[in-house]
Amino acid sequence: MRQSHLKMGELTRACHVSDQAARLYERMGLLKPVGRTAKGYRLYDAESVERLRFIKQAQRSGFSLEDIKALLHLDLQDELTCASMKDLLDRKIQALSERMKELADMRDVLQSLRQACDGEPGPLCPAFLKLCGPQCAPSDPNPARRKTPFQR
Amino acid sequence: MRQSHLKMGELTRACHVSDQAARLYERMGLLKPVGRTAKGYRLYDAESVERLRFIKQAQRSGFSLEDIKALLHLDLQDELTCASMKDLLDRKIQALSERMKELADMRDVLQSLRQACDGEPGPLCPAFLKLCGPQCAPSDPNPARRKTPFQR
DNA sequence: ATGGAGTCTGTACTCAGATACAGAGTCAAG
DNA sequence: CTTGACTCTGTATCTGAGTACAGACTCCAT
Repeated sequence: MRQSHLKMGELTRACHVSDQAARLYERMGLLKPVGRTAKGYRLYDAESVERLRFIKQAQRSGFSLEDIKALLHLDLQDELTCASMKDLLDRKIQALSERMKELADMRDVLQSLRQACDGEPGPLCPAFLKLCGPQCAPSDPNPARRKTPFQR
Repeated sequence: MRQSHLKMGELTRACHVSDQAARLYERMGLLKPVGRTAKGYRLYDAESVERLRFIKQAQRSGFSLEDIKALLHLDLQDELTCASMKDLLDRKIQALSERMKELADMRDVLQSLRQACDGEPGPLCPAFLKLCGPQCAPSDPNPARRKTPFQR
């Protein structure tokens, strides 16, 4: 019986997650410890590490914790769950592709912006140049006061 | 003087954004109307539409409103702003690349999961199969009660 | 001229996700 | 044994982004 169990701190350090976040995920049903010590300390294993890392990655990919929970609870045996999950998955895969496209576009914008910073008057995406026009700065909090003025 | 100005509703419908979200962005300094009517109604133009769309896209790409504000306020004339912005941009471009990689990974995972749903025992990403192990379900809220039990 | 749609400001609320903290028990190195 | 680092539960608070709503004013088509 190899003693490969981790305690809270070991798990969370391995995943760059706070203890309380891990407990939060547990309360939400995303990550259950494999057991408890006699004194009530949570015990985890290597799979927990993978699972927690997956949770964080999915989150960064734009999934909500509820989405992730559904993913993790997917029961391949259950026809019904599977059917509704297929829909969800199709939508998510679609959304993912769109976001990848947007990310690529955004990276391009940032890259030309970055070059503009270096002084190269180069081919700064013209759409963005316009964006850097005059309409910035927090707007005057009292543009045309209402209540009192608001000329009749 | 072409009358190409938009009012709030026209702008926000064109960008699929609520009026109040647009006002929120204004308060935060991301989107200033080009002017006001005599009665205080905000006026926008085509550039505003581009700008607002950019804000939404950047948001979907994982930027916070504060980040976006910094991007939009970038002053190419100002050496100092430019210098610190270069750092920011480099970091953001880097982060973007990483997120694109993660998104691609996630899409692959979802795709094999999707196929597993279709019954194909096929090459379901083994890492994920493990994730679908036993440690799901909201954990027992009272695993080793404290205060009272928590033996001696 | 009137009534419904649009707009204004200001304030309060929601929601997800995360953090902070208090008070109590536990573990292990010196 | 004691002490400092961990861990436990429960509750409260924070943040970022957005929504809801009330009360007032405006616009415009009939």
